[in-house]
This record gives sequence, structure tokens and C-alpha cells, in this order.
Amino acid sequence: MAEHRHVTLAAVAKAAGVAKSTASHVFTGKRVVAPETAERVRRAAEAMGYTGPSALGRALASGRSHLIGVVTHALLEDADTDPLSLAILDGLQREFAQAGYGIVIIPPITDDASRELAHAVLYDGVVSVRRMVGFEETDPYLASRKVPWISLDGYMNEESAVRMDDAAATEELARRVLEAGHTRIAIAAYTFAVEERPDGLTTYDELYAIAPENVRRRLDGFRRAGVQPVAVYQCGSVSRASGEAAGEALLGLDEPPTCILTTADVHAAGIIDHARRSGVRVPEDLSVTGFDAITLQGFENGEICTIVQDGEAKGRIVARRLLRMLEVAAAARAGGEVEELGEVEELPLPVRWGTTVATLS
Amino acid sequence: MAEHRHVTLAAVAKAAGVAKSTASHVFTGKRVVAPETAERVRRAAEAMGYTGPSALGRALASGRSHLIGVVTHALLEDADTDPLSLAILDGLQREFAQAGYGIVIIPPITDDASRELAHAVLYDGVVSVRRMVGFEETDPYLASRKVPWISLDGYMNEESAVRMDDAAATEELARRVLEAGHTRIAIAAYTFAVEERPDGLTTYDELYAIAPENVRRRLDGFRRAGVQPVAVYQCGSVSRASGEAAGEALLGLDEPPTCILTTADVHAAGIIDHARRSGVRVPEDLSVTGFDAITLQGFENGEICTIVQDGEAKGRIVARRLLRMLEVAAAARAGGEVEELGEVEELPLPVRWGTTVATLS
DNA sequence: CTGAAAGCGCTTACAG
DNA sequence: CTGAAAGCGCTTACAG
Repeated sequence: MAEHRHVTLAAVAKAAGVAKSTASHVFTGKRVVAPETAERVRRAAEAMGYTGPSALGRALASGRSHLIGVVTHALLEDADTDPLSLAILDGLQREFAQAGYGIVIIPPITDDASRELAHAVLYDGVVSVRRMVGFEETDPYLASRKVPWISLDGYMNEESAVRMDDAAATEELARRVLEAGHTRIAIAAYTFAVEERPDGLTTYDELYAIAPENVRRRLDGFRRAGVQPVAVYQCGSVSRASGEAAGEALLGLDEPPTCILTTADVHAAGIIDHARRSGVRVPEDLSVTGFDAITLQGFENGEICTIVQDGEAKGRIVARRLLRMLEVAAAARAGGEVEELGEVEELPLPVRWGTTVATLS
Repeated sequence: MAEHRHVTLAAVAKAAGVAKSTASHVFTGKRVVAPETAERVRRAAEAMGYTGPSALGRALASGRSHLIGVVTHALLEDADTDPLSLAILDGLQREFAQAGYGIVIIPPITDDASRELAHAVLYDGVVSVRRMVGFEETDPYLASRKVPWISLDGYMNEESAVRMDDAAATEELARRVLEAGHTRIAIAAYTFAVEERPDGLTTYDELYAIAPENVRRRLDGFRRAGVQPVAVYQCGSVSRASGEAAGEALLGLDEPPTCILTTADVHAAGIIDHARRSGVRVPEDLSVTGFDAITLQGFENGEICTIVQDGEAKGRIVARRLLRMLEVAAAARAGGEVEELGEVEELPLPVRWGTTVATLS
């Protein structure tokens, strides 16, 4: 006698001859139920094909959907385009799943469909990852939902969720480059920001002035190591093409650099693409460094000299932080004492030497 | 006077001096509301910081969560491991978003945490993509939720959602290989299935007997083209390593083949990896073909001779099908006439010739 | 053009 | 160890 249209807790409770509350507790385990009573409920459930309380009812009654919104563009692109974000999603997904939270992917709001969707979706917290588009409308909307929100978009509150000492990492890398004997060093940096900017030669100070926080820290590291760049290129977008443009401009100088330091692997890859095409050997004629240690088409794993940013670990750290924010918020609503969020975890950023930096003799 | 703890439709309606139903209709637009009345409601909402009906309330009252569960393992792996699944996710996400549905990522059930999660999450339909693990418990559970479900796991009902003529594609590819003069042809095929199988040499018939439907169709194509394989290798897992093993075994034969046909790019890549390491030149000494046209580390785009499976397009087709199933189910519940699902869309599978097949002189 | 009311499927104090 | 009842925030016939 299975297959009732839609079996509900109430129906099961009735069939088992108990109150809804008792049946509920059999499934949630939040209250002790007499073994025989529990057994009776379970048997009734089984007979009726009831697989447990509906997520919807639970969500409404408890006020928790056990869903985390993840606003991202990463799934809307070639896997090759932004592997770091994918790794972050991976870490988020795993850590949240561990805690019983699912992630629901939400595209940035850019049109009616995405606006509709953003409003229709429910979640207890949200993390945005590398969106690139739709900031104007998405951000105010997310804020209006008044749930905990961590943004990994290169600005806002990323620092409050995960600590990264970019400067120490790039300083260590730059020191090694200097020790390798390089003196004509150029910098090609990205200015990932809400607006795109044009590609082009610039100066360290100008670039620094408009760079987002994390890029600044990376530039700080170069400076602290003692790098005096002979040329600085502003990459307008986070793309391999932008790197190629940088390569073309910098290698076209009267006195081309022997080493180009970048703040993103995609740019390093683009520069190397251009160098190879122009018959410039890497690292014999030109050394190049990156940041992130992502996998790149056309390159061996571990080939590029770079800083390793472990996306999965980062995702996990961020997830733990958001979970903690959720707990604190729940405690606050329950009216208890104001709990502390606690320390922000640090993501290690080791240098990977690779094979794209030559020691000058 | 914003910032009420939790602003509800009821509160807004009261403030605007209208009934809840009227306020509701202002937001959903499902009923005409007098302009001034609507304006009054909107103003009250704005003043109180109300951003629209809660997704939760809507979901419970309407019975639709506007969420599609996507059971996958793809996000739990290196982006490089399974780019095709990622592309499929991309397509699903886009097409569902277009229709106002968000996707919630659910890992296969393999332990307490994932079981808990699967039960906690709500969705109106589900599509599973290349899970590889946890079939035993996940499948019965998904079935028990009684929502439309499409499985892209290499078995079950994939054919009912998207039509792919694998056989015609591999037949065309194999014909060209034969025309190129190859006679000593080997086959290395994967048997992606619920259980993994050992790597090893086998026979065409044995392999065919245990292969899943889609692999069979690909083998059918080879046969229809007239390929008489001199050796057949069973790849036990869908991995590059399994391909390397195939390469080692097949190139180690007394009379090694001049061409190896595979049913997956990862295997083709593994075979080429092994060949290169052993000093066997591709395609001069060995031709290799794949299936899927995924991006692969260490290979140029378009390098491998293969069949192009457009993951994003596939995801979109599958999403449209599920959306249609949802409509039909809703119509059935509403008690109308039984609607037809309609035709299954076809995913084109063009051959990409690439540079890994040599013409023998 | 608008209202009052039932109900979606649960959880959670409150009471015993 | 168990029940009866309120309530979570909406939508949707039903009435007028």
C-alpha cells in the first residue's frame, strides 16, 4: 500500500497512531522516543514510502535552508579559463557538504532571468567567487538579503575570511630572481577590478594607485625584495591574451628585460606564448614568473615559476569561516551572549621554483 | 525606519493597509492590482527594506523550490580530470538559470555527511552527471524522492534525454583511418561502469559483452567501418594512467599496431604520453584517436583526432528536457490531459581530424 | 479590483 | 516519554 500521492509526516504519524511531534522526533533524533514507538513510526513510514521529513517543511519551520548561495561565473566558462575558481568551488562544496550544507550556484545578476533567479533562490549564507560581471546590481541585492556573505572577488571582505601573505610570498620569489643575477626586470600586473582597463605600458606608481588590494600586496613584495623595474605593464584583463600583449610590448623595448615578474599565471603563460612564437627562449633568453600555480594548456605541471595558491584549501577555509558566521548569527538571534568569530585561518603561499627562471652567469 | 528584524509580506501588507493577497500579487504580478494600490505597497516595502517574497515561503506555498539537484563528482576533482562534466554543468547551469531555476550541487551519498545533505536539500528535479561513486545508496534515494531525474552516468536513461549517434561518428572516423592506409589497428576502450575493472588485453567480444551502452555504440561504429582489430585492450578506469597502461601493452606487442582507436580522449592522451616517453613518434610511428575533444594538459587544442562532444550543448539539451518533464508533471498534477514530452533533441558529434593520425604511404 | 481564510509540511516551545 | 497547538512566510482558490 505504498504510493500515496504525497506522503507527509502527518500521514505517517496518523498511521502510526502518534502525534506529529513524536514522528518528527523519530526522524530528527532531537528528543528521545521510546524504542517501540519509534519502531512503529519507522515501519509506517517504510510501508507508505516516506523517506523522511521534506526539506521544505524543515526549512520553513526551522528557518534554515541548509543551502549556501555561491555566486560565480566560473561554471560559465571553459574549465581552462579559471581553474583556480573551480578549485575554490571544490573546497567550498566539500567543506559545506561535510557540515550538511549544499551549495546552490547563482550567476551574477545581469538580466531579467538572472534577477528572477537570484530572488527565487533561498540560502542561509552566500559566498561570491570571481564574478567579473554584474557587480552593480548583484552586490546591493546580496546585501539586502542580510545573510552572512563572504566575497572572494578581489575586493571587499576577502581578508576577513582567509589570511594570505601575498607580499611575503612575492618578496621571497623576487629575492631568488635577484639572486639569480637578473637586473633588467619588468613587471606585468593585472588590475582585476570592477571595470576593465586598457592594456598598456605604465609606471609602477600609476599601476599601484589603481590596483586592487591583493595585487598591491604582490607588488609590495617585489619592492621589498629590492626590485627596481625597468618597465611596468598594466594587464587590462585576467586573460592569456592580455599576457601576450604584455610580452609583445616588453620584448619590443629597445632594451628588453631578462625577467618579467607577473601577478598571475595566465599572464606569465601569455608572455611565454608570445616569447616562443617570437623565437625568444624561456628561460635562456627570458625568465618569467607567475602567481597561483594553476594548470595551463600547453604547459607541464610545475613548469612555471610561481606562488602556489591552493584553491581547494582556500575554499575550505572560507567555508569554515562562513559556517562560523552562521553559528554566531544563530546564537545572536537566540539572544545568548555575543560570541566571537575567532581567528582568521591563514592560507600558506609557498614558492614553486619551476623551470622558467634562469640563473645568469 | 528600515531594519525590522525580519520583514514579512504580512508586515508590508499591514503597513500599506492592504490584504496579504494583494501585496503578494503586487510582487508576483499574477493578478492585476490598481496602480495606486501597488504603488502604496511598493513604497511600504521599500521603506521597510523588504526585497520581495521569501523564496522559502513561496516554495512551500507553491510546491516548487525552483532548484534542480545536480549530483556530481566533477567539482570534487581537478578541473583537468573531467573537463567534459564541467562543460555539461556549465550548460545545465545556463539553461536552468534562463528558466529561473538554480542548481544545487549534491555529492553522491558515500557517508553520513553526504546522506544527511542529500536528505536536507530540496529540489524539483535532479540530474546526475558522471558520478563514479556511491551509486548503491544514491540511486535508490533519488528514486524515492519521486521527482523527474535524468542520469548522465553512462547508463540508465541518458538516451531518453539527449540523442547521440556515437556509432555514426566513430564509423566515420574509423573509415578515414582505414582510408589513410592503416591495417594493423588496435582498440583501447573504457568500460566506465559502476564497478571498476582491471586494465588488460582482451578480445573484442569480451569487451563488448561488458561495455556500457555508449561504449558499445562507439565499438559498433568501428566494426561498421570494417575495422578488424589486431588487439583489444580494456581500460579499467577513465584515466590517463589507464591509457598509459594501454599504450605500454599495445606497443609492447610483437607486431605493434600502427593505429590505436580509443573511446575516450583521456586514454588517447595516456597512450600518446607513453609513446612519446618510449621514443615512438606520433603520428609518424603511431596514430591515435580519441572521443570527446576535451582540453588536455600537454596537448594543443585540436591536436588529437577525435569526436567532438560539446558538453555545454549537451547540458543545455538535458536541462531543456528536464524542464519539459517538470511541465508535464505539473500538468498531470493539475489534472489536465496527459501531455506529450515531445522529441528528444540530438547532439551533433562531428569528427575532428587533428594531427595524430598519419596517412601511410 | 480586493479580502479573508485555508493550507503548504514541518519544528518547537509549552504542558503534562 | 508523548501530545496539542502555534507558527514559519508565503500562494491560491473562493467570494464579493
